[in-house]
Amino acid sequence: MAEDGTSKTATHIDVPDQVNEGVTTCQLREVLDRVGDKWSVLIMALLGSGPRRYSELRRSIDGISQRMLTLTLRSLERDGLVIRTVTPTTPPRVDYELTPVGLTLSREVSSLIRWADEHREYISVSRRSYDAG
Amino acid sequence: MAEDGTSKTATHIDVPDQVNEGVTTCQLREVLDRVGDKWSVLIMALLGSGPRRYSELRRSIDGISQRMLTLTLRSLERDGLVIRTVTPTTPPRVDYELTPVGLTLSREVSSLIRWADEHREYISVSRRSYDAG
DNA sequence: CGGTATCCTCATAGATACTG
DNA sequence: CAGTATCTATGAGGATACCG
Repeated sequence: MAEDGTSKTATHIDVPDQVNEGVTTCQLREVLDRVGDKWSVLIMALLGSGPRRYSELRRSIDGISQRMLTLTLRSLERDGLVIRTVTPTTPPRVDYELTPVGLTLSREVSSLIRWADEHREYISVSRRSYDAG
Repeated sequence: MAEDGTSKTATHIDVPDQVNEGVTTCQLREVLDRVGDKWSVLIMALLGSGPRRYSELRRSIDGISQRMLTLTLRSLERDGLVIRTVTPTTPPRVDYELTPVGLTLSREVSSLIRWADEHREYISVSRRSYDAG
């Protein structure tokens, strides 16, 4: 992949080795910023287990403001990861669901959340230890 | 896991379903913020393929400032994800390597980077399409 | 119900200069 | 080489109010 000769001591992953290749880093940033914001991961994980109404998402995600929920959903929609469906009843109803590609990202972030869940105690202990010594 | 009865239409993932359970969300935030910052993912991915010197990381990660590199590395060290080894020669030499737990996170973020790499074109097209229509 | 529109704040991170 | 110390600003995100 990396046509660069400096292949260091690559042990186990096939990530682009030179993250500074210009194209790679910049394009990567665009996408990592998508998943790096405060709410996308949680929203994607929730939608991973089925479509949700706007109000359901709002209630499910503790601490999110209406503004950020809308902004994040719009951004995910723009990236082709979720589909927004408006049912023009009164009062209106809006459902959000993952696209096929969105589903694959959802699986990734769910895996990450699982990791976080499994290691939060370890991290917590590490922090206390570090802050002490 | 979630002892709550409202198990909605869970289809395929085993993520904590109620992300607003207080404990879950807060603890999750702590850890997600770790991986959600601008540079951690890239650093973890790089260290995933072996130890690196400070200067190597600096050169490998395009656009990172000395300040942010140090801050991020310290934070990762504090969380028990990387180990910092100082060799007090002149000039000094400092190596960073993953802990066993760090390695597992590295695998997660590498997977995420792979996803980003595979779907950046799709996302790019989606954005243009959204911005047009 | 499902949003916009504003305003405002505070943390993240860049630039620059200095040091053991 | 591998940092630390400031100083600054930019923008992500919260609070609040209003709208179709």
